Amino acid sequence: MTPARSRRPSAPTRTERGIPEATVARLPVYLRALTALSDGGIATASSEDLATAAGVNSAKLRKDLSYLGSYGTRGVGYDVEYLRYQIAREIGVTQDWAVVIVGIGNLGHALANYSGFGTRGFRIVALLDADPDLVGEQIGDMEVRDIAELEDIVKTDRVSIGVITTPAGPAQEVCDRLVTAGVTSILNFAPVVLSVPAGVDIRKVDLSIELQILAYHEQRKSGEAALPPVPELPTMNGLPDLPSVGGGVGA
Amino acid sequence: MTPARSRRPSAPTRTERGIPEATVARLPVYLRALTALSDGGIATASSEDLATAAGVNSAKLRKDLSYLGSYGTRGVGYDVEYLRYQIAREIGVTQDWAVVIVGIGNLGHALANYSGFGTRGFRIVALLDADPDLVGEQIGDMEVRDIAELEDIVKTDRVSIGVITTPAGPAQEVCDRLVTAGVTSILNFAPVVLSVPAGVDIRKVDLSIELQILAYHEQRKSGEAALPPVPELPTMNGLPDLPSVGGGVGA
DNA sequence: TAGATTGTTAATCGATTAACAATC
DNA sequence: TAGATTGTTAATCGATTAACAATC
Repeated sequence: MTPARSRRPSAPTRTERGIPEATVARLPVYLRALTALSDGGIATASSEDLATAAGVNSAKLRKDLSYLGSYGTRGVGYDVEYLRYQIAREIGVTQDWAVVIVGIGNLGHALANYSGFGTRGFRIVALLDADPDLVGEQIGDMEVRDIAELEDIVKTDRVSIGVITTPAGPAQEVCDRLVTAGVTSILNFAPVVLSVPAGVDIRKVDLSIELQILAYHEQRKSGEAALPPVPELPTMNGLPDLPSVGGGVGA
Repeated sequence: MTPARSRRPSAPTRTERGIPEATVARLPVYLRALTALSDGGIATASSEDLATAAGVNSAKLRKDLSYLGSYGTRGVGYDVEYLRYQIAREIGVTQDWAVVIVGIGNLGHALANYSGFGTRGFRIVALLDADPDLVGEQIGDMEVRDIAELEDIVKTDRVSIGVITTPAGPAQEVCDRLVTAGVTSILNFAPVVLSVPAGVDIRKVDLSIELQILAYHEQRKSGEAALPPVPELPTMNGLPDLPSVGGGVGA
């Protein structure tokens, strides 16, 4: 143990004026909770009230809000409207982001119809598909357009967010085209790992992965006693050249 | 600093034979990558190969797999089929889980049609809706049934997973009914925080939250220079009794 | 003033990562 | 054997939480 061990004291974790990722992911939840309180006619709320509405504990909520500034009043709480605006501004939904949806199958259809598209803050500027039978179809007040128009639309409408609801196959190509055209954020519903250059953000929504995570825990509830601890060898069709197995399942 | 400070040495983090949550969330990704490799006729893969296919780094992948046991061969790699089976078994998708979908709007429709429902491992046993106009409608090989049948179906078919695709309003009530009937895992697409008793797992998929997280980062890319650092007072309609403001946005 | 509640500190916990000994 | 690659250790990093001084 060296005497003056320079253990950098609680590094800032986030870049200047940046906010920890875990906090960023919760800000939209707080925003929604505040909107609900506001709609309910509530003008002031304590961190405890807000935390309950958002489904987190109050210590976490106060810590999260502290990254934005000091928007509360000791002994009183937070002004709902004021805090709501501050969070909306911090997230960036006081402006409107142009969005395209690529792949108008069942899911693309559903998203296109999604009224309000979350809250405000986003504007769907085009629905694109490669299928000529779909092109021209009317969905709400929009018409499905040919994917050939992708580049034009992204450039003309300054689209920054692309939503991919194609099958797995074409997803990477669609992604590449979006990025090349200038899109810098992607929300991917296709069941594939997409690669994007640095500077492009990507988030993934995956039904089957969510279900599998639930299944894991489910198995550990009901199953516990019913399941065999571990089969030495799986009984699957054809398991060519097992790597000398060894059976045991670790400690 | 007390001399013999008992700093519990690297606590096991997980309950006996449990696996860290972050790892559990990645197992389905590995499973999909292995399936893709397998379909591509690849029999053996190194942690590096697998990590690339799954979009993580190889150290993390090896650490994750080490929680399951020792299924690789030093100097060689992993047998794709063997590892795939072991992960599938660990997750619990070698058996079939009965699922109900409640709320057959656009999104419920899309999920009902979702071919294969992920991979295998899940079986949709019913589509439920409260709207009499929807009840009886045929979707694929299933018919929409009345939500009044919820309790019967959950009990009869031993449903353990419920998918909620209703609007926000009825979501908590639907959730309560599912849980009371015996469902112990919920996948929630409704934009509300649901409360469930201990022992019930809940996961949430939320389009508008995902978009807002992207917007936050988007704002920090293009915006940096264009956006004012911070307005002292927001210009929103009616900001009743601001809590003595103070303006400053923290350090 | 007394009571309430924020904003912050510090301890702890959990996740990631690099490095390398073990071993095929 | 020499080369390759796993499984594991230990360091670091990031997130959570409880507690409480500051202060309205």
